[in-house]
Amino acid sequence: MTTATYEARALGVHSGMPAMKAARLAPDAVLLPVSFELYRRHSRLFKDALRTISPHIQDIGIDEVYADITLLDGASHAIAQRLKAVVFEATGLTCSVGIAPNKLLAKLSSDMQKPDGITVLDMADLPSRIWPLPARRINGIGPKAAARLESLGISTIGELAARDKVWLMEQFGRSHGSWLHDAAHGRDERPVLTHSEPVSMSRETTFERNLHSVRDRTELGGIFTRLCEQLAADLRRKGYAGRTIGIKLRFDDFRTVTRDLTLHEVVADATAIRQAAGLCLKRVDLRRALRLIGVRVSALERAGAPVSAQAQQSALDFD
DNA sequence: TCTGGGGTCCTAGGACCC
DNA sequence: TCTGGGGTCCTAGGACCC
Repeated sequence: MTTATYEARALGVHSGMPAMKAARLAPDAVLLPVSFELYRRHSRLFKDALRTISPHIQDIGIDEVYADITLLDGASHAIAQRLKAVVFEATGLTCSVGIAPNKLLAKLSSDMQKPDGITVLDMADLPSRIWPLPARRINGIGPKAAARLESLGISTIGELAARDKVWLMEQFGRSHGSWLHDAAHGRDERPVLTHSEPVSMSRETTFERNLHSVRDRTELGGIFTRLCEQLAADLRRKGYAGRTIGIKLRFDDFRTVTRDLTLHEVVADATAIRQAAGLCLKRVDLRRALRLIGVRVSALERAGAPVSAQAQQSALDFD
C-alpha cells in the first residue's frame, strides 16, 4: 500500500502494508492504482500556490513543506486558513497546518488535528500539549529509538524531557543524546532552507520473484543495465554527474548489502555507471538469491559547470 | 502474511597525509 | 623502534523520513 484513506486507516491499513494484509483488514476497500505523475503534478500545484502567500518554503517531500511565516501579517490562525484555502483552490485537496516557533514543533503540531486541521502552538503549550504525546511522535525518533526509550522507562515526550541531559548522552551518545533532550524541550534552531543540492540519486527495483546470480544471470543483467540507464537519464535530466557509484542488494533473507566505488572523475553516462557498478557487484558473495538490486550515484556535481569557475591550481609549502 | 522506492544524515574503521 | 595528534577521504551499514 502506498497510502490509505482515513476510513481504511481506522481499520488498521497503513502505507507499506502488503496488499493481501490490507485486503483482510478492509475487505470492502477499493484499491486504486498509483500514479506518481499525477501526484507530482499536484505537488507542484500546491507548492506554487503556497509560494503566492509565503515565498520562504522548504521542500520536504511530495506532500510536505516548511514555511517561514515570521514576516507575514495577521494572526497565526488566519494565516493557516489562507494557506489551506490556496492549496484547496489549486488542487481540490485538504491539508493540515501546524504553526509553532520552530520546525520541530510545527511538524508536531501539523499532525495533531489531521485531517484538514489547524494547530497553533507556542512554547507555553509544551507541558500541556506536547509532553503527554508518545516520544515516537518526534520527527527523528523512529521504531528503534522508541523501543530503546521504552526499555529505559520512557514512553512520552514529557518523560524524556524529565531525564537528565548528561544521562541521555551516556545512553545515546553525545550528539544523539543531546538532540533527544533538546527535542523533548521543544528546542530546535534549524532554519527553513529554501534551496538544497541533491547528495545522491538512485534507482532500485524489487523483483517479481527472487533471482539467482547464476540461474537468472541474463534476466538479472538486463535489469541491472536498465537501472543504470534510468539513473543516467535522471542525472542528465537534472543536470548532475557523480564520482561515487554504488550498488545495493537485498537477499532472499532480507539482508541488505551495499558496495561503492569512487572514481577519479565524475561520470553521468549509463556505460560508465554500469561498468563501475559491475566492479562493485564482483565484491559481493552472490550465492544467495536476490530480491532487490539498486544503483546509486553520489558525490554529485552540477554537470557542465562553467569551466571558468575552476580555480587555478597552485601549491605553497612552508620551508 | 512477508516486508516499495527514493532520499538524508550519522557512525566507525582504515588508509593516508602533515 | 613502534610512537603523537591532528586532519581528510573512502567504504559499509544503519536509523530515519516521505
